[in-house]
Amino acid sequence: MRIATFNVNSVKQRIEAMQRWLKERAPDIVCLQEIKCVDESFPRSAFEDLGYNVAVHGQKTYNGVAILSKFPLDEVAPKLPGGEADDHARYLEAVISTGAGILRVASIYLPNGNPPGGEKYQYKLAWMDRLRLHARSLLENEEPLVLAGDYNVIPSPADVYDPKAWEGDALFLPATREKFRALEYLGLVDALRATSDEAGLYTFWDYQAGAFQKNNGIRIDHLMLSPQAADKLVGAGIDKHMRGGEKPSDHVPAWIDLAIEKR
DNA sequence: ATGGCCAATATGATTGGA
Repeated sequence: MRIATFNVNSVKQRIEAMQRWLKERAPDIVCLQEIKCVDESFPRSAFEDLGYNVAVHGQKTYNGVAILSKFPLDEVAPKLPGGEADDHARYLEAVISTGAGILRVASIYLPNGNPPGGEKYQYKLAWMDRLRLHARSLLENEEPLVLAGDYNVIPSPADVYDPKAWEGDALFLPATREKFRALEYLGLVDALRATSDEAGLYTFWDYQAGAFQKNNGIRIDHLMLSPQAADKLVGAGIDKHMRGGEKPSDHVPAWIDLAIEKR
């Protein structure tokens, strides 16, 4: 069972690149972020033709998340609880029947939060608090749970090419990293770091300034696992080559393999 | 040495991203 996350930076601009990648990496479940379109204009058939079921929580111009799954999508629920005034499409959760029990998956697009010190950063921190409360509640189910997406958080100095360059940025501020650790304290496991101590594992390179050519990257896309999912973790990876391909997103896919029998 | 981009929008400039 392979589960991936990919911030596509406009799904319509990424159809060809995604189709190539889906055939090559063959994930069973994919969490997408920044689809940048409303539900009605999501290119469903491009993915249905490859055997995926599609769930979309879209928004015009900005944000927007989706889940693709080769297995049936049940109990699809948009929005993170506790944000009555929050009209951004940044969260979509689904229960997936695998044949070997259920798996709960959420596609997460955590706010960027820049510039710090203003209401955008407050929104980010509040969103992280809401995510922690919801995750705590989901963890009570004691089931395989994967919270995958663009967290807009650089967890540690090992996850950025030059920590100095990101000092003071909303993605790397101590308060941001503290709230990310609070997710880990609940029992959620950062799948990439559970399988590798390697430095230089990045999921994002800016379009500007030749960042990819210089490998000036950051690791901000994460798959966070409940203990029941982490127990089944057998592999994880980042598809860095996607950043060098035709019409790339500024993010690349990250994925995990879980030892869950497919039926 | 410095700086360099991309996507969406009734668009030819602005906003947001990270």
